Amino acid sequence: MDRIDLHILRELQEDGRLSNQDLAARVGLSASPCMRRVRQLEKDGVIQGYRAIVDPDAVGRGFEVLVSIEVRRDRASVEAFEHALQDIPDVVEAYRLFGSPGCLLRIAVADLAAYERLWIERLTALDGVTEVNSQIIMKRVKEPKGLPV
Amino acid sequence: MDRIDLHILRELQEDGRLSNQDLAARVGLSASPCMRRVRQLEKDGVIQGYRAIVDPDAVGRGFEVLVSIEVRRDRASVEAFEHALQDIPDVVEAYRLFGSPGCLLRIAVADLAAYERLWIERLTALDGVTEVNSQIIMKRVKEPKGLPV
DNA sequence: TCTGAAATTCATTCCTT
DNA sequence: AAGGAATGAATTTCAGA
Repeated sequence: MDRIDLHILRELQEDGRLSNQDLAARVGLSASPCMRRVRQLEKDGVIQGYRAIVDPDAVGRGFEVLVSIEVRRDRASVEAFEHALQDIPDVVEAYRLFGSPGCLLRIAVADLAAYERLWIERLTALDGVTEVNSQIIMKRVKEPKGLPV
Repeated sequence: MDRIDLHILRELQEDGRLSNQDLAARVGLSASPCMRRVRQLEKDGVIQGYRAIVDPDAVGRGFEVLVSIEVRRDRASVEAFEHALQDIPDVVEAYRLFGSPGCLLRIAVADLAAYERLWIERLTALDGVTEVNSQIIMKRVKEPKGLPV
């Protein structure tokens, strides 16, 4: 991976629908070598995919909560818990951490009432969970815009 | 926004580079009305943009840390702090929260040594910060794949 | 709002440097 | 590895239903 590959990644992180021609012009290449590089980056898994970024408010997901969760620290509990998360669509992101809390979720729902329902019906019902701590997001201070390259 | 618009959003969140023809076929429309809807969603800000998803390991950003930060709760401190975050590229995401901690960052760096450097040189140097608590991510349990629609 | 056709632009392959 | 030309597709616009 040289400077040009990094430049390609930078451009495609900013605009994933750039045409190959525009992209080539920006990175100072002609169309065919540029396309070869993009294909290679995709094949190598450096580019994992492309996604449209959707406004959460527009689809009724404007209420976001970070949830710290403690899970019993045995393998069965952890695996069952993490598997259960996959089936809750409102959980849009989840991390297993060293130390405490053992897990952090980002949840996106319509409003407080929807979150209350999710909390009582699903979060407190998860097996092996010993503690749930919800923190409502007041503001996104820095949007995820991809990685610095 | 009707069922078809939501279907369009679902497809483009999964593959942001779908050709308009493929997209049209999937949502049961012919090419031109499909394109008009996509343009409208873009114009309305429902689709905020498109991004390539880059493998963090491939670009030396495979070491991720969640950082809880307490900031003095006066307007000047909060604004200065949040502004300062914008200039730290390793901070890839930041949320201001109700309650405690006042702020949560997600940071992506190359390795522990790089994080140590960032912590001592920049995080502890931020004005108005009264507490910094770092938690290293062991595993991404659920990848952000866009919002459920 | 959709369909279908027309004009333009783009992706993709192949061949040369 | 990169550039350039040729091709086959796709995007995009526009008229009509």
